[in-house]
Amino acid sequence: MTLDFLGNLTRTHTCGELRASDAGKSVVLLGWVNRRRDHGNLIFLDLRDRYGISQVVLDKDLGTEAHGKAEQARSEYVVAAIGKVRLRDANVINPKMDTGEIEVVADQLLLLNDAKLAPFSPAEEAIANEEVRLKYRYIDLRRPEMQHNLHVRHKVAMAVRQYLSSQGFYEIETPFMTRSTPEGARDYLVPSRVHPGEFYALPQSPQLFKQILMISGMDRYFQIARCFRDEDLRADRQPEFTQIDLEMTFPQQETVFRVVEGFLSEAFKAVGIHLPTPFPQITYDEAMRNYGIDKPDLRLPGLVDLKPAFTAENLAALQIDANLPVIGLRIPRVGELSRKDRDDNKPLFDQRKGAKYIDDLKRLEKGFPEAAAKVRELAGGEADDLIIIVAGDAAAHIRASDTKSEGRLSEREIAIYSAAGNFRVELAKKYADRHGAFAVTDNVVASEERNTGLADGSVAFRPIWVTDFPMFEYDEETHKWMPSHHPFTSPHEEDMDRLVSDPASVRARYYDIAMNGLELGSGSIRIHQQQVQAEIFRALGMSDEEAKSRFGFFLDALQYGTPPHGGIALGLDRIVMILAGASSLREVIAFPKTAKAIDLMVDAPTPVSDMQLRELHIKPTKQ
RNA sequence: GGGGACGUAGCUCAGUUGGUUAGAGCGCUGCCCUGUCACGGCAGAGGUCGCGGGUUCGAGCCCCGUCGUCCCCGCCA
Repeated sequence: MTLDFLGNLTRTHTCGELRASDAGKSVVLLGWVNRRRDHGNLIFLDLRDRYGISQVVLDKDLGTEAHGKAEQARSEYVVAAIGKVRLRDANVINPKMDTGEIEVVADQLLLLNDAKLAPFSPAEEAIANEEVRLKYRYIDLRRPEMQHNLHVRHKVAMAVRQYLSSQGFYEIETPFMTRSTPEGARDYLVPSRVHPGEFYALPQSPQLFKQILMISGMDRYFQIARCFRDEDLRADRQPEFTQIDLEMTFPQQETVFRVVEGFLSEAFKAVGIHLPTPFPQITYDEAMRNYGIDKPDLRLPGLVDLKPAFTAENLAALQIDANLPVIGLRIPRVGELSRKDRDDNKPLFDQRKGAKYIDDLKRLEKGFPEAAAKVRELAGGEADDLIIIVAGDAAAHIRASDTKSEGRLSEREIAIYSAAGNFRVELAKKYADRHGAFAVTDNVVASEERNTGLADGSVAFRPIWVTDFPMFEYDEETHKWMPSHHPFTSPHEEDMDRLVSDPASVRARYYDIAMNGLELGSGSIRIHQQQVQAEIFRALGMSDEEAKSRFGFFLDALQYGTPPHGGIALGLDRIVMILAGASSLREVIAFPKTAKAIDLMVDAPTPVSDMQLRELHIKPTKQ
């Protein structure tokens, strides 16, 4: 087959834009052959590009060579169709297509390029398995879903840039090749050729750079920044990911919140969804009590305190630890659980830390009718809602190095709350088609494509600020207090005097933003006084020398007139994932990696030549 | 590092208790077809049952190992 040259041809329209009002126009369409329907003397070609699909008709009776070219055309050939837009007869209008009222009658068809038969077709309904999709990513990305996802991503990024710029933020780039600062995640390392045995590290986040930009008087900084962490992957975790990173001088917590609410609502507006502001906020302790998790999904009812439903005798008879919370969780409209359901649900509950549950209210009613009635009353909801009671197992022997601190949740309490909170999420996922709370989100995501004004996102998208996280967590293994966030997070000023005497009670000026049960981002007001920073390091059991060797450059900078400052970073990939209705980050990243951090398309990582290794002064210990 | 699911035609999958020549749909190739739009009709090609070993008269199916993809735990300041 001889291919045609493009010559000086340019497209007059995209494959998605022609409408009935364009009838009669002479047009040039350029695109891929999505499908060919060959009726012999009449051939239909669906031409596809990023903007849509248009039907091109090739009629042998026209006596041109275009029909002959169309006979040779195959899926994914790149062609030019030159002809006239024609209104379709009423009986052949395709209401499923945006361009369904017209077709292009081609009097010339150019085969600009042929295409090997692809392992799967972008036009196919059934999508191929991910291994094939990732290897042939350029085919996969031609699918309308993927084009849509990356379009959403672009719109979100642009809306964020525009909003932050309008609020006085400068977009400033920070280095990729930087210094390894131990702790946190494992670093990706880049060997230095010039300095044998030394390495740069790829940034886990631009944290210290953005703080230094505040010290530098840049006032407001943002960056859509790539971050790298060498940890095992999940559906919502990639080894390289993108953060909307920002930092500002002289903020109150609320200042940061308003900025984030501003750009998030702009980003949602950009994809056709109204997201009401301000977002609700709760403290970490409230989040644990009400949802059993620090990233609450507000689309479902929260936990309720069921202790008042039981007498001390009840609890003893039920082998429930009276000193621990008794919690109710409710999933709407699940109905009666079968014996099999109950068995299947068992592994979804984490009983490792001495929690247990009762999922059979009927049985409770027989033994403890008054308590059961009270449970129903406290849990609320409808008769067909699933109610489950979670409590501490009185028979459990928990190695309790409990860190109870006045006014805060103890570790054992947290264990019960999180067992309930995680069970709530797992059951909600399992019975999603019964309660329907997640379908609302899917429906808004789907309707957004129709682009009919702003869709109401107030039910489908439920952001929430979680504040006042504990400053420290006790590490059972090292018997040391560890920072819950990074060690530059400021404690609450009024908690400062308890740094040593009662570290568990110290609250951090650290906040998370969650949406629909997914952590979107976290940030904090930072420490800006060197003495406070030194106290924190001491509270963490870190010597001055140790602190200096790890963060010396930063501690130096802190002493040269550091303004109060703070900021936040949000996962762009996760925001887009929610907006695309996707269940994996890989659906919203053009070239993602597999669960083993492999790029199947370029086949990375790979061994490198001995020559390269020698230059870098590196000797692998095994091949 | 640990647990689980999956791996059969290019793609999506079925494959009974271990038993003859491993099937279907889509796709592909050829021919036919002027109103299809997941076009239709006829004919055809296409298989290292992921890989290696074992049990057996006989393995897609059972056992052991291994590789890959996905999900989860650990991990992710």
